[in-house]
Amino acid sequence: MATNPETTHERCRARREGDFGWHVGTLLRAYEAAVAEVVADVPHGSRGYQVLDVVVHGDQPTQVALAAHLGIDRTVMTYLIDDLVEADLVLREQSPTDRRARRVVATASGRTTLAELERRVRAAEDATMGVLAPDEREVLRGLLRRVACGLRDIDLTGTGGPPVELPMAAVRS
Amino acid sequence: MATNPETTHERCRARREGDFGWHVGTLLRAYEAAVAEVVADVPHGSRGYQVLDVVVHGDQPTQVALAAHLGIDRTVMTYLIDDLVEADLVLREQSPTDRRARRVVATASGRTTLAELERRVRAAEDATMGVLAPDEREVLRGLLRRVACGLRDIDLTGTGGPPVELPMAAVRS
DNA sequence: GACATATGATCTGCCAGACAACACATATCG
DNA sequence: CGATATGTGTTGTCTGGCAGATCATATGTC
Repeated sequence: MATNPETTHERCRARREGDFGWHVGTLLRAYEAAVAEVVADVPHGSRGYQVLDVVVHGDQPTQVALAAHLGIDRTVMTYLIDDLVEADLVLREQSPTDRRARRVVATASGRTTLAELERRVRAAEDATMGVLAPDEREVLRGLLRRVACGLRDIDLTGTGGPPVELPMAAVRS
Repeated sequence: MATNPETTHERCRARREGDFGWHVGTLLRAYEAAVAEVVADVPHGSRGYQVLDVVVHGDQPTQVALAAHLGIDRTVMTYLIDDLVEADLVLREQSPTDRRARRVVATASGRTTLAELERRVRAAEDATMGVLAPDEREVLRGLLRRVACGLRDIDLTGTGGPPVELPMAAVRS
Protein backbone atom coordinates (compact mmCIF):
# COMPACT_ATOMS: atom_id res chain seq x y z
CA MET A 1 0.00 0.00 0.00
CA ALA A 2 2.54 2.47 -1.13
CA THR A 3 1.39 6.03 -1.06
CA ASN A 4 0.97 7.51 -4.42
CA PRO A 5 4.01 9.68 -4.90
CA GLU A 6 1.90 12.28 -6.59
CA THR A 7 -0.54 12.78 -3.76
CA THR A 8 1.68 15.42 -2.26
CA HIS A 9 1.64 17.49 -5.36
CA GLU A 10 4.11 19.98 -4.10
CA ARG A 11 6.77 17.31 -4.37
CA CYS A 12 10.35 18.36 -4.14
CA ARG A 13 10.91 19.96 -7.45
CA ALA A 14 10.59 23.38 -5.97
CA ARG A 15 12.78 22.65 -2.99
CA ARG A 16 15.41 25.30 -2.74
CA GLU A 17 18.55 25.75 -0.75
CA GLY A 18 16.72 28.27 1.36
CA ASP A 19 14.63 25.58 2.95
CA PHE A 20 17.33 24.50 5.32
CA GLY A 21 15.11 25.17 8.30
CA TRP A 22 12.31 23.17 6.76
CA HIS A 23 14.66 20.30 6.03
CA VAL A 24 15.95 20.10 9.57
CA GLY A 25 12.48 20.49 11.02
CA THR A 26 11.03 17.83 8.77
CA LEU A 27 13.82 15.43 9.65
CA LEU A 28 13.33 16.01 13.35
CA ARG A 29 9.55 15.62 13.10
CA ALA A 30 9.88 12.34 11.26
CA TYR A 31 12.55 11.17 13.65
CA GLU A 32 10.43 12.07 16.66
CA ALA A 33 7.43 10.29 15.23
CA ALA A 34 9.42 7.14 14.51
CA VAL A 35 11.12 7.11 17.88
CA ALA A 36 7.93 7.92 19.76
CA GLU A 37 6.46 4.73 18.40
CA VAL A 38 9.42 2.72 19.64
CA VAL A 39 9.69 4.23 23.10
CA ALA A 40 5.99 4.59 23.76
CA ASP A 41 6.30 2.69 27.04
CA VAL A 42 8.97 4.92 28.52
CA PRO A 43 7.58 7.72 30.68
CA HIS A 44 7.49 10.94 28.65
CA GLY A 45 8.31 9.10 25.46
CA SER A 46 11.35 10.24 23.55
CA ARG A 47 12.21 12.75 26.25
CA GLY A 48 12.41 10.07 28.87
CA TYR A 49 14.38 7.87 26.53
CA GLN A 50 16.92 10.58 25.89
CA VAL A 51 17.30 11.24 29.58
CA LEU A 52 17.79 7.56 30.25
CA ASP A 53 20.32 7.39 27.46
CA VAL A 54 22.38 10.23 28.86
CA VAL A 55 22.12 8.85 32.38
CA VAL A 56 23.56 5.56 31.23
CA HIS A 57 26.08 6.66 28.63
CA GLY A 58 26.68 10.29 29.41
CA ASP A 59 28.46 11.97 32.20
CA GLN A 60 26.16 14.81 33.15
CA PRO A 61 26.72 15.28 36.87
CA THR A 62 23.53 17.06 37.87
CA GLN A 63 19.92 17.41 36.84
CA VAL A 64 20.48 20.89 35.53
CA ALA A 65 23.38 19.68 33.45
CA LEU A 66 21.13 16.95 32.16
CA ALA A 67 18.42 19.43 31.33
CA ALA A 68 20.78 21.87 29.64
CA HIS A 69 22.35 19.08 27.65
CA LEU A 70 19.02 17.95 26.29
CA GLY A 71 17.45 21.36 25.93
CA ILE A 72 14.77 20.54 28.48
CA ASP A 73 13.51 22.98 31.02
CA ARG A 74 14.90 22.23 34.44
CA THR A 75 11.50 22.41 36.09
CA VAL A 76 10.25 19.76 33.72
CA MET A 77 13.29 17.64 34.46
CA THR A 78 12.06 17.24 38.01
CA TYR A 79 8.81 15.58 36.98
CA LEU A 80 10.54 13.65 34.23
CA ILE A 81 13.00 12.05 36.62
CA ASP A 82 10.23 11.51 39.14
CA ASP A 83 8.43 9.37 36.61
CA LEU A 84 11.58 7.56 35.52
CA VAL A 85 12.22 6.72 39.16
CA GLU A 86 8.69 5.48 39.56
CA ALA A 87 9.16 3.28 36.50
CA ASP A 88 12.27 1.82 38.16
CA LEU A 89 14.53 2.97 35.37
CA VAL A 90 16.72 5.37 37.31
CA LEU A 91 17.53 6.33 40.88
CA ARG A 92 18.24 9.61 42.56
CA GLU A 93 21.32 9.46 44.76
CA GLN A 94 22.98 12.04 46.87
CA SER A 95 26.03 13.37 45.13
CA PRO A 96 29.05 12.48 47.25
CA THR A 97 30.77 15.75 46.49
CA ASP A 98 27.87 18.19 46.56
CA ARG A 99 25.05 17.68 48.97
CA ARG A 100 22.83 20.02 46.97
CA ALA A 101 23.04 17.84 43.91
CA ARG A 102 21.38 14.54 43.12
CA ARG A 103 23.22 12.08 40.99
CA VAL A 104 20.85 10.30 38.66
CA VAL A 105 21.96 6.74 38.02
CA ALA A 106 20.33 3.97 36.04
CA THR A 107 18.94 0.88 37.66
CA ALA A 108 19.69 -2.55 36.31
CA SER A 109 16.24 -2.53 34.80
CA GLY A 110 16.97 0.83 33.24
CA ARG A 111 20.14 -0.45 31.68
CA THR A 112 18.60 -3.53 30.12
CA THR A 113 15.58 -1.57 28.98
CA LEU A 114 17.78 1.01 27.35
CA ALA A 115 19.88 -1.59 25.59
CA GLU A 116 16.78 -3.02 23.96
CA LEU A 117 15.39 0.38 23.08
CA GLU A 118 18.65 1.52 21.56
CA ARG A 119 18.46 -1.31 19.06
CA ARG A 120 14.99 -0.30 17.98
CA VAL A 121 15.77 3.39 17.91
CA ARG A 122 18.73 2.72 15.71
CA ALA A 123 16.46 0.87 13.33
CA ALA A 124 14.00 3.74 13.35
CA GLU A 125 16.83 6.14 12.56
CA ASP A 126 17.88 4.12 9.57
CA ALA A 127 14.30 3.97 8.40
CA THR A 128 14.07 7.73 8.71
CA MET A 129 17.15 8.12 6.56
CA GLY A 130 15.91 5.44 4.23
CA VAL A 131 16.43 7.43 1.07
CA LEU A 132 20.15 7.65 1.70
CA ALA A 133 22.66 4.94 0.95
CA PRO A 134 24.30 3.43 4.03
CA ASP A 135 27.56 5.28 3.52
CA GLU A 136 25.67 8.52 3.01
CA ARG A 137 23.92 7.97 6.30
CA GLU A 138 27.26 7.73 8.01
CA VAL A 139 28.37 10.96 6.38
CA LEU A 140 25.19 12.66 7.57
CA ARG A 141 25.61 11.26 11.06
CA GLY A 142 29.18 12.47 11.16
CA LEU A 143 28.38 15.96 9.94
CA LEU A 144 25.50 16.33 12.37
CA ARG A 145 27.67 15.13 15.20
CA ARG A 146 30.37 17.64 14.39
CA VAL A 147 27.91 20.51 14.09
CA ALA A 148 26.11 19.62 17.31
CA CYS A 149 29.34 19.14 19.25
CA GLY A 150 30.74 22.34 17.85
CA LEU A 151 27.63 24.18 18.91
CA ARG A 152 27.88 22.81 22.42
CA ASP A 153 31.48 23.90 22.73
CA ILE A 154 30.74 27.44 21.68
CA ASP A 155 27.26 27.91 22.93
CA LEU A 156 26.59 26.44 26.33
CA THR A 157 23.21 28.02 26.76
CA GLY A 158 20.71 25.86 28.39
CA THR A 159 17.17 26.74 29.11
CA GLY A 160 17.35 28.32 32.48
CA GLY A 161 20.77 29.86 32.61
CA PRO A 162 21.53 33.46 31.86
CA PRO A 163 21.20 34.04 28.15
CA VAL A 164 24.54 33.61 26.51
CA GLU A 165 24.84 35.59 23.34
CA LEU A 166 25.45 33.43 20.34
CA PRO A 167 28.14 34.65 18.01
CA MET A 168 25.48 35.99 15.73
CA ALA A 169 26.01 39.65 16.25
CA ALA A 170 27.35 39.91 12.73
CA VAL A 171 24.14 38.41 11.46
CA ARG A 172 21.84 41.17 12.48
CA SER A 173 21.68 43.46 9.48
CA MET B 1 32.34 2.80 14.67
CA ALA B 2 34.05 4.07 17.76
CA THR B 3 33.69 7.65 18.76
CA ASN B 4 36.12 9.50 16.64
CA PRO B 5 38.11 11.92 18.78
CA GLU B 6 39.16 13.98 15.84
CA THR B 7 37.13 16.84 17.16
CA THR B 8 39.36 17.20 20.12
CA HIS B 9 37.12 19.42 22.18
CA GLU B 10 36.78 17.91 25.58
CA ARG B 11 33.07 18.30 25.85
CA CYS B 12 32.56 15.99 22.92
CA ARG B 13 34.65 13.16 24.20
CA ALA B 14 31.61 11.13 25.11
CA ARG B 15 29.68 11.73 21.93
CA ARG B 16 28.65 8.45 20.42
CA GLU B 17 26.93 7.37 17.28
CA GLY B 18 23.83 6.65 19.30
CA ASP B 19 23.28 10.31 19.92
CA PHE B 20 21.75 10.94 16.54
CA GLY B 21 18.59 12.26 18.12
CA TRP B 22 20.57 14.56 20.32
CA HIS B 23 22.57 15.80 17.36
CA VAL B 24 19.52 16.66 15.31
CA GLY B 25 17.76 18.20 18.27
CA THR B 26 20.76 20.29 19.20
CA LEU B 27 21.12 21.50 15.65
CA LEU B 28 17.47 22.45 15.45
CA ARG B 29 17.55 24.21 18.82
CA ALA B 30 20.59 26.24 17.82
CA TYR B 31 19.08 26.99 14.45
CA GLU B 32 15.82 28.10 16.00
CA ALA B 33 17.63 30.32 18.46
CA ALA B 34 19.70 31.96 15.75
CA VAL B 35 16.76 32.47 13.42
CA ALA B 36 14.51 33.72 16.20
CA GLU B 37 16.94 36.54 16.75
CA VAL B 38 16.85 37.48 13.10
CA VAL B 39 13.10 37.26 12.59
CA ALA B 40 12.08 38.67 15.95
CA ASP B 41 9.87 41.28 14.29
CA VAL B 42 7.82 38.80 12.29
CA PRO B 43 4.63 37.70 14.02
CA HIS B 44 5.19 34.32 15.67
CA GLY B 45 8.91 34.47 14.98
CA SER B 46 10.41 31.63 13.02
CA ARG B 47 7.00 30.03 12.53
CA GLY B 48 5.72 33.15 10.85
CA TYR B 49 8.86 33.43 8.80
CA GLN B 50 8.54 29.90 7.55
CA VAL B 51 4.93 30.44 6.61
CA LEU B 52 5.82 33.61 4.75
CA ASP B 53 8.62 31.79 3.00
CA VAL B 54 6.36 29.02 1.78
CA VAL B 55 3.67 31.49 0.78
CA VAL B 56 6.15 33.34 -1.43
CA HIS B 57 8.26 30.51 -2.78
CA GLY B 58 6.11 27.46 -2.29
CA ASP B 59 2.94 26.39 -3.91
CA GLN B 60 0.80 25.20 -1.08
CA PRO B 61 -2.78 25.76 -2.23
CA THR B 62 -4.60 25.83 1.09
CA GLN B 63 -4.04 26.61 4.74
CA VAL B 64 -4.17 22.95 5.71
CA ALA B 65 -1.57 22.16 3.09
CA LEU B 66 0.54 24.96 4.50
CA ALA B 67 0.14 23.63 8.01
CA ALA B 68 0.88 20.04 7.02
CA HIS B 69 3.92 21.13 5.07
CA LEU B 70 5.39 22.96 8.04
CA GLY B 71 4.24 20.56 10.71
CA ILE B 72 2.02 23.18 12.31
CA ASP B 73 -1.38 22.44 13.72
CA ARG B 74 -4.15 23.59 11.43
CA THR B 75 -5.95 25.43 14.22
CA VAL B 76 -2.82 27.40 14.99
CA MET B 77 -2.41 28.25 11.35
CA THR B 78 -5.59 30.28 11.50
CA TYR B 79 -4.28 32.65 14.16
CA LEU B 80 -0.84 32.67 12.59
CA ILE B 81 -2.15 33.88 9.27
CA ASP B 82 -4.44 36.32 11.05
CA ASP B 83 -1.37 38.00 12.51
CA LEU B 84 0.56 37.89 9.26
CA VAL B 85 -2.38 39.60 7.58
CA GLU B 86 -2.50 42.22 10.29
CA ALA B 87 1.23 42.83 9.78
CA ASP B 88 0.51 43.39 6.07
CA LEU B 89 2.76 40.54 5.02
CA VAL B 90 0.18 38.28 3.41
CA LEU B 91 -3.41 38.37 2.21
CA ARG B 92 -6.21 35.85 2.30
CA GLU B 93 -7.92 35.49 -1.04
CA GLN B 94 -10.81 33.35 -2.13
CA SER B 95 -9.53 30.38 -4.04
CA PRO B 96 -10.89 30.63 -7.60
CA THR B 97 -11.42 26.88 -7.83
CA ASP B 98 -12.66 26.03 -4.36
CA ARG B 99 -14.87 28.44 -2.50
CA ARG B 100 -14.13 26.70 0.79
CA ALA B 101 -10.43 27.38 0.53
CA ARG B 102 -8.50 30.58 1.06
CA ARG B 103 -5.43 31.20 -1.02
CA VAL B 104 -2.76 32.89 1.04
CA VAL B 105 -0.66 35.24 -1.05
CA ALA B 106 2.14 37.58 -0.09
CA THR B 107 1.80 41.33 -0.24
CA ALA B 108 4.47 43.50 -1.81
CA SER B 109 5.60 44.35 1.68
CA GLY B 110 5.74 40.67 2.52
CA ARG B 111 7.89 39.96 -0.46
CA THR B 112 10.45 42.66 0.24
CA THR B 113 10.49 41.82 3.92
CA LEU B 114 11.09 38.18 3.16
CA ALA B 115 13.90 38.97 0.74
CA GLU B 116 15.75 40.88 3.42
CA LEU B 117 15.08 38.25 6.07
CA GLU B 118 16.26 35.46 3.82
CA ARG B 119 19.65 37.09 3.58
CA ARG B 120 20.01 37.23 7.34
CA VAL B 121 18.61 33.77 7.90
CA ARG B 122 21.11 32.39 5.46
CA ALA B 123 23.87 34.07 7.43
CA ALA B 124 22.49 32.66 10.65
CA GLU B 125 22.46 29.21 9.09
CA ASP B 126 26.09 29.49 8.14
CA ALA B 127 26.94 30.66 11.62
CA THR B 128 25.11 27.65 13.03
CA MET B 129 27.18 25.37 10.83
CA GLY B 130 30.28 27.36 11.62
CA VAL B 131 32.41 24.37 12.52
CA LEU B 132 32.02 22.92 9.05
CA ALA B 133 34.00 23.94 6.03
CA PRO B 134 31.94 25.61 3.30
CA ASP B 135 31.94 22.55 1.09
CA GLU B 136 30.94 20.37 4.01
CA ARG B 137 28.01 22.66 4.67
CA GLU B 138 26.83 22.11 1.15
CA VAL B 139 27.10 18.37 1.61
CA LEU B 140 25.07 18.61 4.81
CA ARG B 141 22.47 20.82 3.14
CA GLY B 142 22.19 18.38 0.28
CA LEU B 143 21.82 15.32 2.46
CA LEU B 144 19.25 16.99 4.67
CA ARG B 145 17.32 18.10 1.64
CA ARG B 146 17.27 14.61 0.20
CA VAL B 147 16.18 13.06 3.48
CA ALA B 148 13.46 15.62 4.09
CA CYS B 149 12.14 15.41 0.55
CA GLY B 150 12.26 11.65 0.67
CA LEU B 151 10.29 11.67 3.88
CA ARG B 152 7.63 13.84 2.33
CA ASP B 153 7.22 11.65 -0.70
CA ILE B 154 7.32 8.28 0.99
CA ASP B 155 6.54 8.42 4.63
CA LEU B 156 7.88 5.38 6.39
CA THR B 157 7.44 5.56 10.09
CA GLY B 158 10.02 3.06 11.08
CA THR B 159 8.31 -0.01 12.40
CA GLY B 160 6.29 -0.95 9.42
CA GLY B 161 3.31 1.11 10.38
CA PRO B 162 0.75 1.96 7.78
CA PRO B 163 1.76 4.77 5.50
CA VAL B 164 0.33 7.99 6.76
CA GLU B 165 -0.29 11.21 4.98
CA LEU B 166 1.88 13.33 7.22
CA PRO B 167 1.92 12.35 10.84
CA MET B 168 3.26 15.42 12.46
CA ALA B 169 4.23 14.98 16.00
CA ALA B 170 5.35 17.44 18.58
CA VAL B 171 8.63 18.87 17.51
CA ARG B 172 9.42 21.13 20.33
CA SER B 173 12.17 19.62 22.24
C1' DG C 1 -31.48 16.19 -8.78
C1' DA C 2 -31.05 13.99 -4.10
C1' DC C 3 -28.18 12.24 -1.04
C1' DA C 4 -24.10 10.81 1.59
C1' DT C 5 -19.53 11.67 2.42
C1' DA C 6 -15.23 14.30 2.35
C1' DT C 7 -12.69 18.56 2.79
C1' DG C 8 -11.31 23.52 4.22
C1' DA C 9 -11.59 26.90 7.73
C1' DT C 10 -12.73 28.32 12.19
C1' DC C 11 -13.81 28.04 17.11
C1' DT C 12 -13.85 25.86 21.76
C1' DG C 13 -11.96 23.27 25.45
C1' DC C 14 -8.39 20.51 27.51
C1' DC C 15 -3.68 19.50 28.60
C1' DA C 16 1.45 19.12 28.23
C1' DG C 17 5.37 21.78 28.24
C1' DA C 18 8.14 26.26 28.34
C1' DC C 19 9.20 29.87 31.28
C1' DA C 20 9.66 33.01 35.25
C1' DA C 21 9.65 33.76 40.08
C1' DC C 22 10.20 32.21 44.47
C1' DA C 23 11.97 29.28 48.42
C1' DC C 24 15.34 26.44 50.49
C1' DA C 25 19.72 24.02 51.17
C1' DT C 26 24.37 24.13 50.38
C1' DA C 27 28.79 25.42 48.16
C1' DT C 28 32.33 28.81 47.26
C1' DC C 29 34.85 32.82 47.72
C1' DG C 30 36.11 37.32 49.85
C1' DC D 1 31.50 35.23 58.91
C1' DG D 2 28.99 37.26 55.09
C1' DA D 3 27.91 37.65 50.24
C1' DT D 4 26.99 35.42 46.26
C1' DA D 5 26.25 31.52 43.32
C1' DT D 6 24.38 26.96 42.44
C1' DG D 7 21.13 22.69 42.63
C1' DT D 8 16.59 21.40 43.39
C1' DG D 9 11.80 21.71 43.96
C1' DT D 10 7.29 24.35 43.87
C1' DT D 11 3.87 27.48 42.01
C1' DG D 12 1.60 30.10 38.57
C1' DT D 13 1.14 31.75 33.89
C1' DC D 14 1.08 31.39 29.00
C1' DT D 15 1.72 29.36 24.54
C1' DG D 16 1.00 25.75 21.49
C1' DG D 17 -0.59 20.97 20.32
C1' DC D 18 -4.57 18.34 19.83
C1' DA D 19 -9.42 16.50 19.73
C1' DG D 20 -13.98 17.65 18.70
C1' DA D 21 -17.75 20.35 16.89
C1' DT D 22 -19.61 23.52 13.38
C1' DC D 23 -20.45 25.49 8.99
C1' DA D 24 -19.80 26.00 4.06
C1' DT D 25 -18.69 23.79 0.06
C1' DA D 26 -17.00 20.06 -3.02
C1' DT D 27 -17.27 15.41 -4.76
C1' DG D 28 -19.05 11.01 -5.70
C1' DT D 29 -23.14 7.82 -6.17
C1' DC D 30 -27.57 6.55 -7.18
